[in-house]
Amino acid sequence: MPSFPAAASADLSRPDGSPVRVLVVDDEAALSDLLSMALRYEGWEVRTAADGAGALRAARDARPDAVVLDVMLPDMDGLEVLARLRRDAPDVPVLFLTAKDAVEDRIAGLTAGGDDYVTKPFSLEEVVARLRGLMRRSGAAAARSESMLVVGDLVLNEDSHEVYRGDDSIHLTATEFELLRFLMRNPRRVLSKAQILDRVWSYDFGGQANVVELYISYLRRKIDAGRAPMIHTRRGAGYLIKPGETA
Amino acid sequence: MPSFPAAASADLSRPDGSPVRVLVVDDEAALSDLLSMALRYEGWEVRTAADGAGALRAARDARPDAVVLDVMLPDMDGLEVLARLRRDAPDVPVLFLTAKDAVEDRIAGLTAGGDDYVTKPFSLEEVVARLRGLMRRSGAAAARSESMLVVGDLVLNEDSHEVYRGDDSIHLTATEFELLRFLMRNPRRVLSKAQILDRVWSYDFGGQANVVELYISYLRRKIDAGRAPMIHTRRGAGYLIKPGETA
DNA sequence: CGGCTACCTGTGAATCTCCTGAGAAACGGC
DNA sequence: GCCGTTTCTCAGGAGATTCACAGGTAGCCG
Repeated sequence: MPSFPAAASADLSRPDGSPVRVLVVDDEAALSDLLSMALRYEGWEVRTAADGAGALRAARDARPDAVVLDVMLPDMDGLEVLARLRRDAPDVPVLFLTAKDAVEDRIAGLTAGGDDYVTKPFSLEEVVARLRGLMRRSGAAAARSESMLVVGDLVLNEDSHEVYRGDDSIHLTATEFELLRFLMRNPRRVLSKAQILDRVWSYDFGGQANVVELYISYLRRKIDAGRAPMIHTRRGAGYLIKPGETA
Repeated sequence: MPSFPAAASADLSRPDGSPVRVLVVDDEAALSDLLSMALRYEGWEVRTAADGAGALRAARDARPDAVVLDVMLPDMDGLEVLARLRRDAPDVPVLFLTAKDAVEDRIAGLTAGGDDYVTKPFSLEEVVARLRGLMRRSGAAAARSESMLVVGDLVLNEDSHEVYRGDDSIHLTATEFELLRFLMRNPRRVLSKAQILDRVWSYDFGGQANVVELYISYLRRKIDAGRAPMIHTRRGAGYLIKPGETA
């Protein structure tokens, strides 16, 4: 497992400067570990629980700033955990993890309060991005800072999913968007293909590693076409994005 | 996939700047929780009660700016709660929750005083909209909040339910209207089908997620027909509304 | 300069998402 | 109760997206 760069962009941190605390609730140890690792690399403090009861206990003790919650737990239904969680901590944002096929019926109501969810198998980038979004917005009535990533004249808006290079609007597919977001969250930093694969693709992706090359190629065609290139290859190491050297 | 809409733009808040306080009275915990979440998400401060006695107590303590009141409570009739509520707080607007088949005439009496009601199962958008309307009219909250939503040349009037694109009046069905309202309350933000389903459709809707696609299709036919499209699809992510890129 | 390796990218197929017409069912006004 | 309207299911089809494969290209080393 490659080591991750810490998040670069405007860091969420609590008013008193202490680190953000996240509670991860999942009974599958492998997933729980994977998530913990990824969230710790974001600089967040992670605590885990394996069932609903443990989650409620942990929530009470640790007073997390956000919760990642698997809707399928051995002892409790997701809705129930949510309801009881809300009794103690009405404002904690919750990110649900759910199986792909469960989406249609069980999600109903879960996201109604501004919470969010991702379906398994998810990509770590997605989880992190969603968590950031949730926390940003739960920062009660905090000025609606638009979640924009900016590198040189390249601008990515996470809310509207719009991307601009200079004045030109650029259409990206879902995967391209996530890849670019990952690059832009780590500007001027070399990211290996393995890292990219780990973060941007779902954890169960079993394909060829050269999808990354392929998508880098797609991105270049769209954002670097005819302009000063911002996506650079470090042969044998990986890729990085940085503003063009142009004036 | 989705990141969440923040509360709508024109924010209701009390003259002194403190958050709006809403009291939710319902004996069904699930509903009460769902409502609390949705209302908190609007930036309001929510307090709950499970019966008439509790409601009166809470009303006295918390002096809410609005009350959401289930007409069927274990200990008291809705009429009675209302009457006694009014003794303490003659001007608090009340939104009644009532079963579909409940006698219309009694409700009619209840709402004669400027209150309003919604029938179960309701959609969260509807409850929120009604509450906003009540508070706006009661004048308790700041009056500056418009009942109009404007995105580009598209105008939606929440009071009259009129919709105009430019000079053309557009007739929408109830569901179309709520969907458009939700989109317009979150302009330039990608809303996932799940989010839309959660907010616009009733909490007990168990159908196919592609109703959303269907209604988006209807809306486009009515508001985008022949014009610069304002409703956009973000494949794999959701939909968003934004003004056309007018020259 | 030759060869090795890493990277780039055209092609095409499988898959997935979304759009929309048709019609059934539920609703509402009279 | 009847009829127009609205809501929703279903299914086909168009088109976008993802990805494997493979041949081409460029850096790097001796």
